[in-house]
Amino acid sequence: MRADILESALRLFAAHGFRGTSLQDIASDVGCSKASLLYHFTNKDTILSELFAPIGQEFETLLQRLAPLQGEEAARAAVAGVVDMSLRFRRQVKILLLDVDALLDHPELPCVDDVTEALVDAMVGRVPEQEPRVAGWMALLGIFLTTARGVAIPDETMRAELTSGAFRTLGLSS
Amino acid sequence: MRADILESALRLFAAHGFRGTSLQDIASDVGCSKASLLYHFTNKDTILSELFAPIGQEFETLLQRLAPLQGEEAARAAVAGVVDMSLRFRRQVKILLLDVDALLDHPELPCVDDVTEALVDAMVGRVPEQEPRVAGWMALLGIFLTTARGVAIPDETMRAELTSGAFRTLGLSS
DNA sequence: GACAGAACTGTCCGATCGGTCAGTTATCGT
DNA sequence: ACGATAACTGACCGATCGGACAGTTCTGTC
Repeated sequence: MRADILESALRLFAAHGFRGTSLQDIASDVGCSKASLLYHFTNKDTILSELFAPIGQEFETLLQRLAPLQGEEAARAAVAGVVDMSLRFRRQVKILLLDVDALLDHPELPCVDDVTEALVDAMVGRVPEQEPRVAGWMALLGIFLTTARGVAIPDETMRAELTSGAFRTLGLSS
Repeated sequence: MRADILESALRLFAAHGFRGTSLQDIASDVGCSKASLLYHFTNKDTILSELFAPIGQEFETLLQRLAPLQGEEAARAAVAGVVDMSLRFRRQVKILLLDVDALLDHPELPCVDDVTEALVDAMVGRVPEQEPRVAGWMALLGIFLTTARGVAIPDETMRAELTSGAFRTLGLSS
């Protein structure tokens, strides 16, 4: 039942945003009462946090895997890892874009300001060289956009194309 | 008074999103009653529309100026024009990112789907060649990100850097 | 069958939302 | 000074929100 609630919440949040989805909307979609939601989850924010928790965990492990790497190798691994992550967490990403400010205070989400600065760097052409975290976030936010409007990227070909595109944006040869 | 309301609404919408800003918030910021807002504007949506109307108008004139151009010249002019526009309409852009879905139905906003498709093309490395409108939108949405979190781009140097960065993203020599 | 505890629900609550409206105040041409 | 009109407001409305809570149903154990 918890899983059903999370699934419905994920789909509805991705479709209409966090603020655009009420507890009653989720309850109707699940097929239970609103009170039942609040039995399994302490409040609406908790549902959202639980949806984003895996992202934070996976990103931390990704960073650990990137830590020993350096230079171009680190940037390549960061981009590849983030492309994979953002495609798998496509709906969470869409929620993020639909209702950014509602999520900024959630501790599960790593700092968004860093992402923005990194993206500005990337747009200006200054590619961060020694910090894979920044490169990863930049690519992550870039992919965010492609997934935000529900653009379908189902197959491996498209995934590879996206990766090489991100490489090119980073100034790396693909 | 209308101008005061629009100014407050623009600042608050950009800070907390459209849904995150109530009429009472705007009224308190302006220093008048909520009812006064609805005397000058028929409803909340109208305030938003009025904030975005200039963007649509300016973009149309930009497109007309780009119409006779072709090839690289068209792409260059499109990027330069859009960079300029998006910097001047920075706060509207931030509203767009903070509450995308609330704005999709507003006729004043040109089609967002086209923007997304163009951005996907750009990320994958397929730069549109013959349609300056698409290239322009892609660059516009790219700049959107830099302005979304209130990153300060005050001086001409930074503006030129952004333009050349967009050129590079488009695969053009700067 | 008796019981315990988990699962679930109907109902109510205070707060807040966008919006309406009758009535008041300020402004201005005459 | 006065009437007309624009500008503005306080009070109120229905709807909806997230959440609280007492009470009911389901499920498994002995």
